[in-house]
Amino acid sequence: ALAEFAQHPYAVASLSQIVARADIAKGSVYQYFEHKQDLYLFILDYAAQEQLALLSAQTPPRADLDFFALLRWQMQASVQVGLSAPLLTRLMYRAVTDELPFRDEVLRRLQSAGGGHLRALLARGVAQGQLDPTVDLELAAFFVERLMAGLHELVIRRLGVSLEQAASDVTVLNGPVTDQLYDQVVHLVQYGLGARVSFAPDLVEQS
Amino acid sequence: ALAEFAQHPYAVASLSQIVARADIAKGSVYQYFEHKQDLYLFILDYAAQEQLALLSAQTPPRADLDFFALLRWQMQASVQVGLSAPLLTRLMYRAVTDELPFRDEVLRRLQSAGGGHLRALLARGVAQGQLDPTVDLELAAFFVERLMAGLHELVIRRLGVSLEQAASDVTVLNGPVTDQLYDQVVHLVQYGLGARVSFAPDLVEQS
Amino acid sequence: ALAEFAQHPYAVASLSQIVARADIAKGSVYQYFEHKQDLYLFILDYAAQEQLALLSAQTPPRADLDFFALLRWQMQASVQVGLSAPLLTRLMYRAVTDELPFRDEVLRRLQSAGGGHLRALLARGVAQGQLDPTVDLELAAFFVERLMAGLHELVIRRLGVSLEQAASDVTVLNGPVTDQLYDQVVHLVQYGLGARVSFAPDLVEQS
Amino acid sequence: ALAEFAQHPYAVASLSQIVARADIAKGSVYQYFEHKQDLYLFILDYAAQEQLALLSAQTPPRADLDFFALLRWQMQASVQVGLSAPLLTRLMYRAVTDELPFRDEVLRRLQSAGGGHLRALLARGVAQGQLDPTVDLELAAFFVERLMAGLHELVIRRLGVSLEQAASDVTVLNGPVTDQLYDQVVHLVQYGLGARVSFAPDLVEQS
DNA sequence: GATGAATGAGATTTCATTCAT
DNA sequence: GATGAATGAAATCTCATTCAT
Repeated sequence: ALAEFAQHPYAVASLSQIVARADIAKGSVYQYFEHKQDLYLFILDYAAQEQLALLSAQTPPRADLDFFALLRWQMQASVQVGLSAPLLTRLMYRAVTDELPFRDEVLRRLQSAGGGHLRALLARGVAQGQLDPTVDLELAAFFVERLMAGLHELVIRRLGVSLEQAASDVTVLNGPVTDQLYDQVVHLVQYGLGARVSFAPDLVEQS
Repeated sequence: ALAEFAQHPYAVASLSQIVARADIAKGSVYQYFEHKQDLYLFILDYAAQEQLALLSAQTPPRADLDFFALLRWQMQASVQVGLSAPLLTRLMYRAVTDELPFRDEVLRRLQSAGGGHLRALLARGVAQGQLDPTVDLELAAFFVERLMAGLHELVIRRLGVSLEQAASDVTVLNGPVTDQLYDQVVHLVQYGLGARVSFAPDLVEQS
Repeated sequence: ALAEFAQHPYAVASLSQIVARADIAKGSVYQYFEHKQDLYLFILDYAAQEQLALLSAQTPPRADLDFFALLRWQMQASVQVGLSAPLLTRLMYRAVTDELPFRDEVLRRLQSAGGGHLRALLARGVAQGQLDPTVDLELAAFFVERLMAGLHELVIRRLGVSLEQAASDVTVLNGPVTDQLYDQVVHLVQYGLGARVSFAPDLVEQS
Repeated sequence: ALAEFAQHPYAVASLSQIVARADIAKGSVYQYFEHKQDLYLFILDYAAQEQLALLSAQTPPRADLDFFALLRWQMQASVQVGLSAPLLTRLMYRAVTDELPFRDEVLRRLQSAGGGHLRALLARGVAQGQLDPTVDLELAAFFVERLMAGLHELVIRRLGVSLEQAASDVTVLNGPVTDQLYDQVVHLVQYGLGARVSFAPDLVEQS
């Protein structure tokens, strides 16, 4: 069911396919779930929980990392999780983007988890003086979240491997290529694209 | 067909719905298109072309804008187009994110358009000394593109209007709220999130 | 569809059976009807109309019959119709007795036809002095209606034929056996079961 | 099971519903009954027996009632039982009217009970000179049985109460309204609908 | 003896596609 | 060229019945 719901939009995901893959009788599903929707919500809860467990399993190397080091670590962790459990990730992604006939119920179940975490991290970064205090936190959170969501695509593109290869052998994710990528992204987030003042000091004054 | 394919994933979009809305016979569709996929690809081409036309119609105020001013203008233009032609935008978005049985064909048709434009813009920015020359261009393009892709969502959230309201009256998009938002985004892209301690240490104290 | 809906309660009647008997594709039904219910209501309308046509086709021998002669003729006609078109009759019977998920809709469609006819007949009988004026008309109508509804069962029991035999050859319905039966029923309706006063005159006074 | 089989035609009645209402395991049913039909027949026997017990429990006020007084008392008793044990009544009614895949078996079990009782009553009435001796007994039984079968419907319609109200408080069934109704029915059975011109010609003039 | 998970046939309904008119 | 009825595969869901525990 996880695979089916991860690979297809809810309306297209097929119970017939699910039972065929699982090699069980169709009726068996209805011993445990009232409808397709019921099964979907169960799988969604399971996926959310599992994803959280995977993320929790990855503990940061040290507790006293500053914001950008933590962000870098988190990027690497989320890429790792996203690629090692691609079905989970795909399902969670679908849950918030696909059009569901019971979208409200889904959002209610998901909002408890996730979301606020990133905002808190950013707030702490500001408090500790590592982040520009004039920056809009909502905007920053939106921005960083978007960035991380698409990161694994960039990773496999850079590594030149397929999504399946990465999933089957997660070790390919650790190496100089990804290290450099994470460094670059963190740098971008920290300093932006703008040329340093030493190159064109007067431009900064103008803005 | 545009509406149907924009509102639903390909597999969910219904030819029956399309002919019902268009008030034509089902058979008529098959006079011009071999199958559903054929119709979809036609609509996709049309949408891409239309979107490009809309974007091209918006000419920058002045030709000599620097990178960040141009970026800012482009943000505003793409939000405007994205919200004034939501079906086009939605369709294009689906085309790259939804899983299609003929994804390769879709990507082949889309990559010719779009994509390269942003890279060129960035390259010019580097050449003119406004961008950090050490930055990885592919990464930067990914970065900026991600940011702009979701921008219209942020805009309507900030304005507190519905997508339909924004679509029906595009003038609500121009005002101090969006101006400030665009400024903030440009600032983010230019300077990043990092505190500029070495340049303006007292800023941190003020917060 | 008529046969299926006549032979089984609505919930048991099977569209699959209907298309199998009719040797058409399942989808074809849905070109003309939205749901099973839609098809059912169509068939019901058809049956009501057809039944009315059959009854109308049978014209009373003379126009100036008195109430009981008219009743007798009507009995014979309704038995004839009931047995020559058993599917129609069975369907109409089910429509008012079976438990339907859309009973209100059914009743609304049926109440226009039938019903008041019998009451009018009785009222005229009273006016013409053939009926006991002290009798409760609602009760009498209820009574006569019930009686006639079950009459065809009595007829085939008396004739010793099966329902199918009677349906295939309606001529068996006309003969001395049925003639006598109708006479007896009319007599019963007219004079009741009570012994005539000449046999036990004081009993009548007591009542 | 009684409730389910009373409320739905055999084919619609659901074992799943029965075990759900009874809060027992589905398998348990099959420890005692071979199949659905087996359970149904058991319930039918139980209902017939129970109904008989209820009717027997109601003893006539005096032993020496004449036919019509006895009929009147029996009407009242059967309406009382029919409304106080509606499930039983409904089930018995279904058993003879619904089309069952094992109708023969059902009829065999039911004809032993009931049926003959009414015939005996009528025969005694003839012997005691209260009934017209020329009347056909089978026809008369059919006639009276038809009348009584639907009587409770007429009662609740006249009283203007719902079936549930009547079932929960049987005392509403005793009063002037029902008394009058029963009188009228007995009158109908005794004298028929015909005007008694020869016996009381002025009655007709009065109307 | 009680349980309830497993079963698969069969129910209604939707869909893209065909093709005679 | 336009039409829309016909098609049958495939969808979700219900059901009586079996049987290992």
